[in-house]
Amino acid sequence: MKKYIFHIDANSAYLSWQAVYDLQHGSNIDLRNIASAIGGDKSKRKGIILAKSLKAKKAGVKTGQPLFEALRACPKLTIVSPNYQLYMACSDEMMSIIQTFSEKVERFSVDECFMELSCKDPLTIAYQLKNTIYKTLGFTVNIGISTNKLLAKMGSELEKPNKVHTLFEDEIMEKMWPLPVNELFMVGRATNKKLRKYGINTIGQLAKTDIEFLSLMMKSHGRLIWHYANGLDSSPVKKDSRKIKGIGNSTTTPFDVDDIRYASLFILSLTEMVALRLRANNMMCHVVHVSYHRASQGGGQGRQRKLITPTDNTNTIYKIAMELFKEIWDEGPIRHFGVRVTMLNTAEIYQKSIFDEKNLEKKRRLNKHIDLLRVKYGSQTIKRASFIESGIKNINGGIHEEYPMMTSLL
DNA sequence: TCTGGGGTCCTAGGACCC
DNA sequence: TCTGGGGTCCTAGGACCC
Repeated sequence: MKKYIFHIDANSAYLSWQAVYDLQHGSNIDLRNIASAIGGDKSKRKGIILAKSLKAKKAGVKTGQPLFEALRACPKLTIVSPNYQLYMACSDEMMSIIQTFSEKVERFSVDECFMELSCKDPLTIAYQLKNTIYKTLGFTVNIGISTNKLLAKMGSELEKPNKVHTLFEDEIMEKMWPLPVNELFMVGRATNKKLRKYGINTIGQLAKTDIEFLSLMMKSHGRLIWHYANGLDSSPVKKDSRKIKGIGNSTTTPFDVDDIRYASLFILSLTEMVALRLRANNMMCHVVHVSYHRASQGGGQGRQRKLITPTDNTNTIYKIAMELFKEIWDEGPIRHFGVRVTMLNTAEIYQKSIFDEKNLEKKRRLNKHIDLLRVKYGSQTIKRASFIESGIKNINGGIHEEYPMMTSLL
């Protein structure tokens, strides 16, 4: 029996999952059969498209597009706000089905995973898996089959939806090389631009380019994409999902911020979320980062600081974040804030500060209690006085306010 | 082009140590 | 004192992914 790698990818994941959920809860409209999209927030005019139906795609709706632009392209577009809790649950269900086929499964993102399996007939297995997911959960997937992760992933993206593709070494020339170079994994906007400048327009042309030339142009990244273009990849399917390296939240502000009081409130609200997630993961951080972006014309700065003693305390992180922010802010108008912590360790083995030990433990317990109340009764339960009547959410970042804060999501 | 937000990895340069 | 060189740590910023 030979060893094969499968890449499984849910088709328009958010939209399919929402459609299935709606049907199961009495809706007589299948979002997949109309011009529809997932994205934006409650007000419907803000935010971007996260997923779209085929009909919406045909009308010119694109992923990543601002909502107003999508509505201009397709005025009849039905827009549904994202429900991340639901998507997490669907992702878990999909994973558990895949795990009945093989023990070696690596979750790559919310809607994608790799599976390693030794078998005689990988195509039959793939169809079985695809059908089982459809019968059990009601949505379709694409599956790519090959001998390494890169080819499996490229394979699953060949033709959508609801398809199984093989992409073995002897099929690379025919199936992968004619594709535009930007469709290669790890060739994004910047790399695409560079390659096109040198007349490298297809994956095949990239594969035939001298690796030393690419290396000169893009260092290790050049070597990487040359290997990928030639179908070469030896990274293993990692059963245990990788450890979290950092936790961050950021937000675009609804108005230009040029007042330190507002800036500090945004930074505090982001810190609340970051610190909450940090504690929910039972971790401590060694580094705090802060960043901001300009209102227009890009521009922006960041600064980080390494701590002598790790922390999971909201106030400590906030204090450092503010120090850093004051160091880099030139008092110009800001439209985007970010707070991030990295160099994480588990909280159990953190090195206790020599000083102030009792106080630290007391603060940690207080933080934990506040977390519990907020998870149980909602983020509004406990609010710092400074937020009252400020018009700024007391906790800010990614996860929607109207959904309970679930540790599984964090 | 940026629209949004949450991530990871890489590189270059400076500080510091031996 | 800046002559030599190697190594590590830290920070800022860019590029990529979903």
